[in-house]
Amino acid sequence: MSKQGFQAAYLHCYELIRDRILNGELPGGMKLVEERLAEELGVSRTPVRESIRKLEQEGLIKNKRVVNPSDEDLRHIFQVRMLLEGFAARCAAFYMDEATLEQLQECIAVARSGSVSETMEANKMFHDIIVQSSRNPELVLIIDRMQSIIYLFRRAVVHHKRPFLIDEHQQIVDAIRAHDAEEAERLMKSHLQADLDFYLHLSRSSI
Amino acid sequence: MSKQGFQAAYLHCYELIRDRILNGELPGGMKLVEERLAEELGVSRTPVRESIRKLEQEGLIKNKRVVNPSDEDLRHIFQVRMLLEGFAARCAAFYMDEATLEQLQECIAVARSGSVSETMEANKMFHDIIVQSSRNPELVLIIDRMQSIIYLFRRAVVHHKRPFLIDEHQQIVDAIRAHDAEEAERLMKSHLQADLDFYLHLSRSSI
DNA sequence: GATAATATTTTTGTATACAATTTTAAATTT
DNA sequence: AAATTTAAAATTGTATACAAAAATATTATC
Repeated sequence: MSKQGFQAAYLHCYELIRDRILNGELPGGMKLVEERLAEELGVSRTPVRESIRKLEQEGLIKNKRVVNPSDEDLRHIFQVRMLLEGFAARCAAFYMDEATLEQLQECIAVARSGSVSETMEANKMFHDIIVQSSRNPELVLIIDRMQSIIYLFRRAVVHHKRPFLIDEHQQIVDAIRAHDAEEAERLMKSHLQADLDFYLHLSRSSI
Repeated sequence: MSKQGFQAAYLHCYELIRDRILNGELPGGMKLVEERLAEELGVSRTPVRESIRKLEQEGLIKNKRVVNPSDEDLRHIFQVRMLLEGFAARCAAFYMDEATLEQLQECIAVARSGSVSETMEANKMFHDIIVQSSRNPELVLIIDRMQSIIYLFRRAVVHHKRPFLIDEHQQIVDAIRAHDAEEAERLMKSHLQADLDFYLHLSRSSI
């Protein structure tokens, strides 16, 4: 995980700019000027430019401005996410081995007892493990690409602990353990739907 | 000097390189050297470089080489495609108006009577229309990104004139017209599965 | 003759300069 | 004052130069 020595500037810039967008330093709607960013990061325009193009492909930047996703955008993303993660949960019910099931159970345990950031990390890992168990790299990649926008939205909304979230995770694990593919998919979809509804409710009431 | 008027060079290059990959001029596995391409296209490395990055994001190039997707890759892409286009077909059964239905019917008519390239175009449009009718731009975008690799594949299939392909399109239209969402989704999935199987069969027997 | 070490070439990554374009501000007209 | 034109500035797109890395060929060693 720790990079050994050299990293290409354009990769480094990409990460830095992405992080600044995700943590709100570069807020939604802000115009990104190549030269200004280059100066701030201490490099020339060239690597900055490549980073911006990459972030554009990822959907975090749209014609040189930081996106701020609308409720509608989020609904669309979640519709896709429900399809894909639902399918992943179904696969998990077929394929998953005991060791991985234990990992899921551990995520739940950490999420129940940990700090806010530990809980967030554990919940993210819960979903990652299930997505991975689709054993479909294409599907993993697509969900990965949607993650940053979802994260962006989460941050925009004030972070509250949604009730029942972890209980729903437990139900999903139970269905997977029982090899009930149909139920695992159903539970995953309604879990994500509940997540979406919660965010949308928050974002509406906080305006 | 090289001012082509209306279109930016990097977009033009992107299209040219993409086309050369799709029509086999740049075959799978070939190393793409920025300078050589630049000279061939009569521009500097800069726009070529950006094009290559974009094509890398799209999955047509992987570390400077033209991909040739393995059977496994195609299976994964089609698994996602079946999920998303299946869902789109389901939506179509709910939303689609008479005029759009006629467009689908027209695609089938053209595909039945047209030349090879007309048939290809018509079949692509058939799928595009159904994907559009999901009314989910995120879903449309994801399928669009997979399109190049799918196109590469479709060319092989239609060139060999897969039997029943157009009949299956007709069945899908019928289900949509009857507002039978369940059936439309099922038919779309099995249509895509048949496409995949046909191609995999071809690729195996031609080795 | 095979292998390791070293030089050479090729190719990529980055900086910089300049041209083309877009955006913004100013001036002019109504 | 509002709208339209024109000038200025800012920003992006492209070409080019050069440095870093990777790939290839060459020499030396066993």
